[in-house]
This record gives sequence, C-alpha cells and structure tokens, in this order.
Amino acid sequence: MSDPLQPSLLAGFDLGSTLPGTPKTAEHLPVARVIIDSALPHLDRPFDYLVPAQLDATARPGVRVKVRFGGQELAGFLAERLEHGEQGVRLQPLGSVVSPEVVLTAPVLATARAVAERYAGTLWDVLRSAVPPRMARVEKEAGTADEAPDPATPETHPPAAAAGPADPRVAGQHADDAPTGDKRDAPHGVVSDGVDPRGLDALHGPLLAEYDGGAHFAAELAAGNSPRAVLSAVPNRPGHWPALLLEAALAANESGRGALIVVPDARDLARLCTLLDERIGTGNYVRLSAEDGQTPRYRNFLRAARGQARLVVGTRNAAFAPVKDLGLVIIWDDADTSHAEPRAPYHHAREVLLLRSGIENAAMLVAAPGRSAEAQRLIRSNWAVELRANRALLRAHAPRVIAASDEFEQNRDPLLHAARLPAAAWREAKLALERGPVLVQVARTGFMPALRCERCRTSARCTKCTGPLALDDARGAPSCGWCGLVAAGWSCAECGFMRLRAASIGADRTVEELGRAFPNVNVVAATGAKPLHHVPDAPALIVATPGAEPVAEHGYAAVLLLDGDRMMSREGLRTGEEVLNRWMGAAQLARGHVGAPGLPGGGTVVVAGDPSEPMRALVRFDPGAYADAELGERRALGLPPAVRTALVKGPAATADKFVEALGFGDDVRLHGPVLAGEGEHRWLLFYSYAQGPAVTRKLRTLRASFSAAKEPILAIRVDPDGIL
DNA sequence: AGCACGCCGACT
DNA sequence: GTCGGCGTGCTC
Repeated sequence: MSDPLQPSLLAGFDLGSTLPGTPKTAEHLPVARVIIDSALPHLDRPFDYLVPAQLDATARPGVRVKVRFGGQELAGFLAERLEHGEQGVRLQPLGSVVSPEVVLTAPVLATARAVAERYAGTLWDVLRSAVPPRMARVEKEAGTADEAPDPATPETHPPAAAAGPADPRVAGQHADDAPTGDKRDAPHGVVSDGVDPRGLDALHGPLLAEYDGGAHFAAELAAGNSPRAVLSAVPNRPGHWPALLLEAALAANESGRGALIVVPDARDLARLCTLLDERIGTGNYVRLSAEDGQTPRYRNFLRAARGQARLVVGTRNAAFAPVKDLGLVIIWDDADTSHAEPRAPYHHAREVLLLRSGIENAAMLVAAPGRSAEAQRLIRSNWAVELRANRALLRAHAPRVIAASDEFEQNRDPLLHAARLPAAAWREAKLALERGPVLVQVARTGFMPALRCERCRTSARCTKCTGPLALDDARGAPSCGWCGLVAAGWSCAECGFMRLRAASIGADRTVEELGRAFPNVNVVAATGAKPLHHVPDAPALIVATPGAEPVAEHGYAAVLLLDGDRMMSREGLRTGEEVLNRWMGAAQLARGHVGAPGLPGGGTVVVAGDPSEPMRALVRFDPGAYADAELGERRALGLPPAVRTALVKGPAATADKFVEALGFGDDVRLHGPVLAGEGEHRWLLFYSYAQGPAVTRKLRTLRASFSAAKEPILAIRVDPDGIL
C-alpha cells in the first residue's frame, strides 16, 4: 500500500516529474525530516525524504509516518518540513502518513531529544514512552480538534476503584473558573477518597499562601511568569496535596497557560482525579496513565494533543504529554521510585520535567511529603526557591513523634516480642485505639530479604563469597544477593541445621501477631497485593507496607513505624533517605499533635529502632534539613546526587575497550571493572554536573561508533539508582 | 535487517 | 575479460 511504485499511487502523479513513473513532489517544503524507529545507536539521527504532492497536506510535523529504510519499511515521526535536504544525498519518497493526528509536538520532541542526550540513550527509546501506541479506532470517534471540551461526554478514564461518587453539580464547571472556586460548591455528604467533607472549605482557600513565598509563587504563575519552587507538604490534612497542586495548576491556567501534574502511581492519581472530578469536572482535564489500558490512554492522549484541556495529570510518561502553551509542570513525591522509567534510557520524571520546564520556559513545582536529595540540590543551587510551611501550621499538624529504642523493652513480653512491638508503641497504640484507627507500618518483604538458620538464627550467607542469601520469588531457591549463586541444599555454618527461616515478616503475619497482642481489636492488612485506600474513623489496627497506607478520614490516632532497623540495615547510599521518606509517608497520615480547626488532635507517631539521623529528622519533622545534611555529606564525599554518575555494562572485552576509548582525564572518576554476571564487566563513572553534557555526549557518540563497528551494544545508565 | 559495492578467484 | 563468490558498511 505504501509502495510508491504501485500503479494505483502513481496514477495522475507523473505530470512534471523528472523521470517517467516518479511521483510529483510537494512544491512547498518538499523535504521531510524523519525520526525512524531503530534500536541501533548509530542510526539514531533524522533522515530526509521527499514528500509526494499527494501527501503534502497530511505530512505535517508531528505525524506518524512509514518510510522505506534500507531494505525495510520503518515507522517514524515527521520532525519537520524543509526546503532542502542534505547536499549530495539522493532522497527517497516518504512512504505514507499513518495518521494525520499530530502526536509529537515540537516542544515534546525537543524535550525527548534533551532526555536522550541527558541519559545517553536513543531518541526512539524516549519517544516510545513519550507517545502512546496508536489505536486507530479511537481517532474516528466523535469529537474533532476544534470542538470545545464536552463535559457531558466522559471521554476519560474507566471508573477508578477509589473514585468517589461523582457530583453532578460540578459537571459543566470550567477550568478557567476562578482558581479559588466558590465555597457554595463544596459538596456536602460527598465522601471520597482522601477528601474530608468537613475540610473541603479549606480546599477552596489559598493553600499555597500557607507556605512562605507560596502566595508570591501563585501570583507569579497567574501573571504569566515561570517561578520554580520546592515544597514539603504540611502533614495530616486529608486531601491537602491534591488541592494544593490543583491550586497551583489553576493559577497557571489563569495566565492562559496549560499545566501538567505528574504523580507516582495509580493510587495517587485516583486521589487527584477524585478531587478534579469534583472541582473542575471530568471533561475539563486529561488523565494519562499506562494502567488505564491502551485504548483509553490513547483516547485521553488525543484529547491533550488536540488541545482540548488545559490541565493534564498522570503518571511518569505524562511528563511528555502534549500540553498547549505549557506554563507549569508539577511533580508530586519525586522520591518515589515509580517516577523512574524501568526501560532504557531509564529517565526519571523529575529530570524530564526539569528539562521540559527549561525548554518550554514553564514554571516548576517539586512537591512531596518529604524531600529528596535532588530536590534539595535545586534549592541549594538557587535553581528553585523553597516554600516553607508556616511554622504554627506545621506545629499544629505535625504529630507528636516518640522514638522508641526497643532493645531492652522488647523482650519482656513474649506477645510484644512476637509482634516486634516495643512496649512504648504498645502503650501508645492502646491509648490511641480509644480515639480512632492506628496505622502500623511494616517493611515490605523485599526490603528485608535476609534468611536465617531456623534453629540458631545465624544469618545465612553464601558459601562462596559470604554475601547474604535471599529468597527470590522467581527462583524459589535461596540465592546470594551478591554473586547470584543458588544455594541449593544449604546447611547452617554454625549448627549444621538444614532449614531456613525468613527473617522477613510479611504484613499478613504481623496481622496475626498483632491480633494476639491486641485482643478484641479489628486488625486488617493493606499491601500492594491487597490494597485498601480508605479506612473509616473507627478503632482498628491497619497494618500496611510502605506506599500502601490507606488514608484515614480524620487522620490516624497513632502511627507505629516498626521495621526501622530492618529497613536501615540495607546497604546503600540512599537507604537513610528512603527510610525517612517511607516514615514521612506514613507519619503524615497521623492526626496533628494539637489538631487544626475542625480536625481532631492528639496524633502520635512511634518510631521503633536504634537512634539514627532519619529518626532524628522524623522527630523534628524536618525532611528538608535532613536532605540538606545528606547533600552536604555527599558533596564532601563526591557521591550522587552531589555529582553525576554513569554505568557502563556489557561483555568484558567490549566494556573495557569502550571505557578506554572514552579517553576521559582526571575530571571523570572511573571505578571498575566489576564482574557483573556471565563474562560481563561493569564500570562506574563519576563526574560533575558541569561536565554532565560533555560526558553523556561522548557516551552517545562512542556507543554509536561501537554499534556501527558491530560491537555488542552496551548497557548505559546515567544516574542509576540503587546501584551504590 | 536488507542491499549495494568491492575485491578476488574461477571459468569462457 | 567477465561473472559471481560473499564480506563490509550503509541505510535519507
């Protein structure tokens, strides 16, 4: 069909052509620069084609095309139309325009290019996550590019599990209504996930103004300027963060610009969308999430691409969403690991938005319950301002935090010991259960994978390299966490016993044990596998793994953080930061110490474990200070994110040759080679932010020439997480 | 992945 | 002198 030599396509197009049988080319801008779908690094550059006259109208920049390349038909995006191609190159005709829909806008392409450059990856890899696959049927559905958003046609997501009942009164409200909304619109009796009906009045107030510099930030947004800010949200305010982010987005809308909000996962997205449905109406924003399924995802993507909404919200790939006149990008909880793309080039949504805000001259807001070291770096380098919560407000909303070092207390009562419950935690929980629900955060199984001898409790180690043995679901048998050796037929080095016991205790077992420690109390589990979004304001013990904590309507009377020591014991540069973030995530769900107007007070957080810096930061409820101290320390040690890193991995000979050929001097620290799997070598590079662009450019070009020389393609990861 | 082009051996 | 082996490199 796309073969230009087919007579059906040639019919009528040989008039004025240079050769008989050659189709006539477009008169104006006859050259199309095309980005082709190729996994090969040395082909990661645009190629030019001639636009046949018959494709002139549809071959616009940003459309999907098919082109002949080498011997095969390849998919591609038309990047731009030009008057001339490169000198001395015989151009082939464009194969076909797959769809007239413009799915790759110029700023998104520029962002994707910057991301590919920043992560030393190929442009096509980035575009694959930036532009969802085409679903042809969706394009034919009702609704044209010029049609106004129609709230009566819910072209959006399937009903989210957590979504509350829709309020018909808000349908038809438009995004460009006053950003503060109308107090009379507060729906009474509508209880939705994370939104306290009694607190809704507060949602309509200027929430940003509660942060130092927040009012100014909002005013700048509304005035059409592009300020940049980092913010740690005030805890214990059900529905606070979605309302806060919406307020910023609406301020940007007020200046006539679009806004984009990226959240870590479907659960957070459901919370945000519930609020958006109530406040601006389902038809007035676009939701983008890979979890919605391909067809709804493409349908929503098209609405954004056609400019039918000025607010786009979604998970990490939404960072590339086409938003007309983008004025503000927001990332919520940038420390959440879900923001990192698991496929090449492993880009992080925060970095994508950072690059994009620069390219589109858009404002940026990095908001989180805690504070990542990267966000702190933005403050330290004066790239962004810190919006600090009003201290009185923070004091009222922050819970009382008790650090319980459990060493001596723990062993007294066998029931508490079994439940890993320090006496102080038990006492607080007992008291709190008279006032409301109590959250118990336990570490995820994967977080404490150590195995021990079932008889003598000696930790199980690899016989070859003494690395820790771990039970891997995929393999079934225990294997070494360092060298990967499968330890079949293990026996204890200390006592010879042959059975292992998992040192990890899953949420389900904790439920059992807590049930015994708290007779007559309702104990339920909330984990990733068994999610629970919302719990009523009634006495109960809620056992949850980090990230899966349900929201309590009026906050938890107490929050117990039990597995601190186990979580802290994991090796890794970011362990402290991750643990604090997990604690903050749970602690922010506790009631405030004093209690804000309309909200009960008396919230307590008990954190069990040995004293540590993250624990001190939690007690002070100051994640910013902790991140700042961490960043200072990393700078002194020359470790990320104070510096940037890159990982090169592949067959030993190629990897070594590659690193040597990079030819970096003393300004790039080289570590390696480390044996990484079967015959593979891994190298680590450390370099400054200033050198970042030069280093990644070199990595890309060298990888391209290695690829052209038919060397095996190396894995390159820039700023990899979880390696150090 | 395909296809051109090139260098060298075999056959007319 | 010409045909065709397949090895190397390019693909708009």
